[in-house]
Amino acid sequence: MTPQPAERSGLTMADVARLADVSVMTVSNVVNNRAERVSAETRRRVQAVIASTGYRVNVPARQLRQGRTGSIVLAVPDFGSTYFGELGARLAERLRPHGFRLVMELTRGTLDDELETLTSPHLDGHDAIILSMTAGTARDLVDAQPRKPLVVIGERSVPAGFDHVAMDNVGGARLATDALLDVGARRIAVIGGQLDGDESMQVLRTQGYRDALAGRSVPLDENLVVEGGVGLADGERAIRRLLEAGEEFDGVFGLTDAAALGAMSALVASGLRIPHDVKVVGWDNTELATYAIPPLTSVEPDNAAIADGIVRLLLRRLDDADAPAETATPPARLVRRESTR
Amino acid sequence: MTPQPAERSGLTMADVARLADVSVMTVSNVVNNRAERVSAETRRRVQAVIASTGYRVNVPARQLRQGRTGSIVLAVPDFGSTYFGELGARLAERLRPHGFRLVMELTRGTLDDELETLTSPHLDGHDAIILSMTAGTARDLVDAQPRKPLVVIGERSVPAGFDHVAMDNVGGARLATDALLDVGARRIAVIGGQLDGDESMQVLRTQGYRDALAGRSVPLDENLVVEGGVGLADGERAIRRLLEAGEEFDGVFGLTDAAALGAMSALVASGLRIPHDVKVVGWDNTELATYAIPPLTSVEPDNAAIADGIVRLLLRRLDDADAPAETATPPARLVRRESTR
DNA sequence: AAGGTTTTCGAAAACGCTTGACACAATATC
DNA sequence: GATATTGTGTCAAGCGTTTTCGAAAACCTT
Repeated sequence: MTPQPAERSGLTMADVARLADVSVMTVSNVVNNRAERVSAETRRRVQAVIASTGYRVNVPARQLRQGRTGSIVLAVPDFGSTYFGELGARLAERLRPHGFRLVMELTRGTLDDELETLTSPHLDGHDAIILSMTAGTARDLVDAQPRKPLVVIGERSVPAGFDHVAMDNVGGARLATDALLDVGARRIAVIGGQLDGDESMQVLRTQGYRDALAGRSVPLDENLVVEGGVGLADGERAIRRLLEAGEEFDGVFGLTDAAALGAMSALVASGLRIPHDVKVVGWDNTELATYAIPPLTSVEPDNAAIADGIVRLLLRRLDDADAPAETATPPARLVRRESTR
Repeated sequence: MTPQPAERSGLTMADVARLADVSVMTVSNVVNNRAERVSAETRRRVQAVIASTGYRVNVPARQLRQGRTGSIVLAVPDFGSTYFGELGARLAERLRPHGFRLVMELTRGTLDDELETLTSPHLDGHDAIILSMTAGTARDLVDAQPRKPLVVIGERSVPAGFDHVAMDNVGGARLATDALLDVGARRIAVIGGQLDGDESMQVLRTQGYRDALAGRSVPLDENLVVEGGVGLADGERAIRRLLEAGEEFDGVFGLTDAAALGAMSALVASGLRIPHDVKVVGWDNTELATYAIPPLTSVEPDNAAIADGIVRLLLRRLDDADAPAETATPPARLVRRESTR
């Protein structure tokens, strides 16, 4: 059974119009549900032709004419991490009722790629951009002259004039560190930490960590701040290095859940018990934290509120391109689990 | 400091042409690097105008004219899972050298959404589609009359005439089950299993499980086949239910790593030791399996080969729309780790 | 039955770009 | 010195929609 004739594309509104014996405009009106512009009877006829031919409107043509697509792009540095995946799912769900589709695009986390993403003509194919900025700086953003509504997410400081949803990096890190201090940890390793540099996620969270230590007059040991990535492998490697170097520690603050889980893996492999010998805290409160062994205490950046904030700023900006820029920073919470008992 | 005048879009090739005192065509030729059509001197002048005005070509217009976009869409049922994220990253990396961008779109795993994705006019905005089919059936695919090159990935059987990259579901499940049998397990629970129904991932992997049992003359206990989802929460719930029901088992085969990790979480919470009391195997060999506690033995579906296969079929189809359809099924391997020691 | 209103439909002009064919120099060929 | 060959550049047409503006037909009013 051969399917349908399956005209390899090439079917245009004019074709449908001819077959239904109406004008092109009427087809357009049917396709776009302009109920008041076409009688029920005519609509039925046109729809029958559409169904039987399998006609589909040519999006680029429509877009060229009306300048909108109904799609919003989320540009992230990394597809593999659950964090962005979960964020994408949340955003898709929230944007759908407003008639927008969410698509994800990869920037690969390098400065060049992030900027290229931003200046890429390709983005004009979407109605708005949500950019997770991890490598770029404020200047880059200004230089890129975004053409479309843009909401920046992430940790870095963002120039005035751009909508921005930020995490409560300093506050969350203070919560995380305090949780470790509360259960008696005094020598706390930070996986992915960074003591100075510009306002990156790493620097800000490390700042919160220092604030918390200072609040209890616990001295800072820079050897416990392990610079580097914040993935699973990075967490595992960081702990191995610390142990090999003979560093003593009784707490671990992973700058992400992934880093914390990697750290836990290395700790257990070395015969250390969690939380008995070492307490651990992560960040992101991904689903994995709940089911880790033992369950991982984690900073909940309030991802739901972040998604809400992004959508709110986006819709506002789409509605009014000249609205004053706004920054939202939902406060972080801490979810305590076994790893800090 | 006000950034740039930041002409909110609205800048066209004609504007650039006027400013550079050349024709629109010359601007087009410069933008598209048609070196032989424009002298170095003229190109410089045009480029200067482009740089100073921040002109960017209008993608929809270009697309309308030439019918291509340079982007390929990966439609998946779920953004949150690491599996698709990792796949997306792999594909993006492989497609880039060929001049294609990869974007991910969400189908939400329901039949309607998958079909809607497939029939959505929106997809005509891409040069090709990679569809992960989890809910749809062969018929649906035929009915959808895809307009663009399409490669289907996933487990279900796919009608002849469609390019398809499948996982070695039966073979991999046999490997997984054999690994458990090898280390002495005899009563093996299957998380997410399904004894009958159409050729879904669940049914196929369960089939491999049965084959392996039969190969060693181990009787099948249907109570150990826990139907349901294959996420973290599902794995945890499945084990809790089995324990509450008083079922005895000494092995667990999670149909995904997530299910296996969730199962491990519940096992440990109930005081059972892995692998001492219960051995566990997962599927996907995600990075998480490596860093699980204990490290999780997992079926490696050869994700690299799968990504290679997808790209190969895609490029072939783009090159020749009439090439005969092909199915690729890279053989699965097993990666043994602590959870089955 | 004349005027007014609503309903239903269509013609023409964009939207911004690229394909193809074609001008016009300047150089090369015989 | 006439013809062919480049190298540069431009013109005109059209990709498939939708916007704008009107026209025709049908339905009311009084």
